[in-house]
Amino acid sequence: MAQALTRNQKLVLETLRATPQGLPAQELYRSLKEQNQPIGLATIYRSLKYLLQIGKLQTRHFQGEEYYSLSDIHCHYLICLHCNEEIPVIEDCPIASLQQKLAQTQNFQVFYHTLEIYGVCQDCIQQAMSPKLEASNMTLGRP
Amino acid sequence: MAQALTRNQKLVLETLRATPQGLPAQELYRSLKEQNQPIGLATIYRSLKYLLQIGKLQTRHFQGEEYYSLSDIHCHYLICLHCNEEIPVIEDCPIASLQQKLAQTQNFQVFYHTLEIYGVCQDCIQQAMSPKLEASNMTLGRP
DNA sequence: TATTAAAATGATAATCATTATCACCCTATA
DNA sequence: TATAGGGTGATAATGATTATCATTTTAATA
Repeated sequence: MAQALTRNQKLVLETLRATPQGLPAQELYRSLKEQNQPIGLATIYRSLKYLLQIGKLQTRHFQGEEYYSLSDIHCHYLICLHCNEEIPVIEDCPIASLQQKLAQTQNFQVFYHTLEIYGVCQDCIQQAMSPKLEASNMTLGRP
Repeated sequence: MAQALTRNQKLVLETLRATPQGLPAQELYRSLKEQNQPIGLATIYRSLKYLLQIGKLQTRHFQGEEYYSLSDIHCHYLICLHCNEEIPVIEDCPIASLQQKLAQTQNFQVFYHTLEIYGVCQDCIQQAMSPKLEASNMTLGRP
């Protein structure tokens, strides 16, 4: 009984298809307005919610905003805890096999997954080593 | 030069250690008040931010709130897109090896990772099949 | 084609987690 | 004891998200 998508839902999908790294709702709103295909903000949020629920979209939370992207785009990120740089990772993801196993043992129909790897990037490691910077802000923890 | 933690930062850590599934900042605030160890909300947020930055905490975003938990607690979740149920997964995580590889090829010091698997749980699959429910709300997508 | 009920939409207000501000309190050191 | 610095908490400000509601569009039916 999969519903057909509305015009606006399709517009949202198309715009997101053009930006693989994803977009927050507010930018999606601006972007569509600039393309002369304005959609009300409320409808943007509604569409995102629905598309999320049927598994077409995924989100990642980044700096106070939710970033929406197509769930069939499979990309993970290394995220630096200090400078917040995001480094996309294209390695083969080893989750596929786990996913299958879980589907069986847990009776769960898997749509997609998100994986984010946190740590410190090369630049920040070096900066933390450098004596020029005040230590308090740049202290590196060792979990 | 790892700084010693303040009293409040330690309190936050202790409280989170007692709740492996994590807590949002606001609940942490309430919880500490109830324990007669009240900490100002601003300080809660400050402590969380710092502990996050040094890698002691991790977050997952769930229903409009950020949930904080110790990053050395290694647990992933199956999350149902329809009822939002969260099913903890304790299988061996296959990320460890990927993590090592990335550390080398990307020069990135990994602290921890988050992995969430989205789909539909058994109950929701069955409900979607049932003709009793209105279709619009329960439509299951196939990504 | 006209009728009509249901769903979709958009402007706007309301909500609420998070962040910024600022005056005060410690604590360590001279 | 004086002083400087970070740490703290009350509160205000911010801004993304959600709720509301009147209007428009859609789709089914006669």
